[in-house]
Amino acid sequence: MENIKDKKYYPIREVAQLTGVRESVIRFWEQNFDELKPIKNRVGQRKYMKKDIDVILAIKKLLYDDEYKISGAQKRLKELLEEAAGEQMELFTFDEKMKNRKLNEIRNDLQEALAMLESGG
Amino acid sequence: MENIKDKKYYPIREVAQLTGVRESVIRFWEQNFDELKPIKNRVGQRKYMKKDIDVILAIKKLLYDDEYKISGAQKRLKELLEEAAGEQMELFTFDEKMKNRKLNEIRNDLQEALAMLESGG
DNA sequence: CGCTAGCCAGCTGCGCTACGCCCCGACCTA
DNA sequence: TAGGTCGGGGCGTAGCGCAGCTGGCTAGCG
Repeated sequence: MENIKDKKYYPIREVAQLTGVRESVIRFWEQNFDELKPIKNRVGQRKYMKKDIDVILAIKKLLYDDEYKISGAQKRLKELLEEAAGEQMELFTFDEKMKNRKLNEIRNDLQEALAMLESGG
Repeated sequence: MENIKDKKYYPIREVAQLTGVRESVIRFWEQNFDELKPIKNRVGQRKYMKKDIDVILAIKKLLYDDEYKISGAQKRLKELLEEAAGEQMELFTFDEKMKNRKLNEIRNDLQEALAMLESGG
């Protein structure tokens, strides 16, 4: 079970440390970037997965390195994600795509349930 | 003599109309972008050439379409101009490059002198 | 008189921060 | 087991500071 790590959920404080972005900024970005939607546990606390952290790092680059405005970064991020998704999908046959989709759905459900258990109650 | 048009100098009011950018904004950008340096006539009035207008349009795109911040647009513009210059230069042999450089210097001198005459007095 | 210059105080809203409140778990007391 | 209370993490949001103009001034020139 290699990807057990992928299932770990990080609280906002850890994400802030890992990414070097303040908690308040992470919360602010969440209001502005559809792509940044961590799940929340029973009491409303944010729980981040690896993919969320990647999104934060991508936004950080666009805003602080490339120096886009928020609105510009939104557009660019969407482009980048579409490109990445396109490349991903080209690697699969149709059947594999379907299988992959199902697996992802199930995994997401499990991960959400897990997060509730781990950090919610 | 086709490129006689290239020698025409535009006053700021015309540039504002042509580009759809307010005069005050053009003057403001001039303080922030090294690449936007129109020559000035004897009494200090700005005189724009085609290349200046291209720069303004490039800045406009970066700021209003791509939605960079000023600082980001500065960096991006420099990159774009270097790329363009690089591509240009690759078309020439060494000797041609030298000749081209000389010609450019001479042309610039002539254009400046001309602008003084035409619009300065 | 119209066009433009430079200067600069003022305005708007973007991007972030600081703060007050809430929830929860740990520990005590009975 | 219930009840009290203390501290720490996290929440949302009002407010702050500055980027990016705007517009009004005075002055020079033809």
